[in-house]
Amino acid sequence: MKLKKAFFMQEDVVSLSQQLIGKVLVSRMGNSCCSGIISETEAYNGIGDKASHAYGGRRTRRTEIMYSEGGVAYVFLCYGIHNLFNVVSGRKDIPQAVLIRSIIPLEGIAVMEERRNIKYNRAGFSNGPGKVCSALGIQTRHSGISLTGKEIWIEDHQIPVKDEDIIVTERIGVAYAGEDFFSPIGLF
DNA sequence: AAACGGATTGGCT
DNA sequence: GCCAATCCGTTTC
Repeated sequence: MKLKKAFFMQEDVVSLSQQLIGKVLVSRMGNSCCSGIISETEAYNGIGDKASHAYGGRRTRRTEIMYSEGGVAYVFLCYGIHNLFNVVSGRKDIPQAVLIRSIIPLEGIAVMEERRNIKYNRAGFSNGPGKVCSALGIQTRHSGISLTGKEIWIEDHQIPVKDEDIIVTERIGVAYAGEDFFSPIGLF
């Protein structure tokens, strides 16, 4: 079942990032439908989060989308090369988002292999935020689109994930931000 | 106006 | 393990 807007409007973005573990991220681009189980996420929590592009209340054309009401995509280019996909959550004008850091491929593996230009191997195929976007065909032009629409959405496949199976770690790639926030890693 | 660094990855040593 | 790739926002001249 497809997650509805109310799910994305939850105000506790850390809790939301945990709930997203085990959900299924789907992209339909043209004729290709690809999906994967979300296995790693990272929460970006409002203007007080030093790691967030919206830290201190910054608003630019790029980050403006983070201030939207929950349920849209925030996609930006990192290091000039990699697209990174975030789920915008919470209320309007409160910049919260969850970065999808890793997925376990489910459907459309042949298409994802083509996009990634490598063969599917369990180890390193889609275990990074840039790789996730590459595999699913997500680009910056998708920033701002609805996550309850026809190109990108998230489904609940009732995959059981216990709290004790979720590992909480320090921020990844943003050591300067301190350890207030976290990224849960699912065990699959 | 120009330089610098970042929520990363893949290829080469 | 190190380094290049190379866009966007911030800092500095």
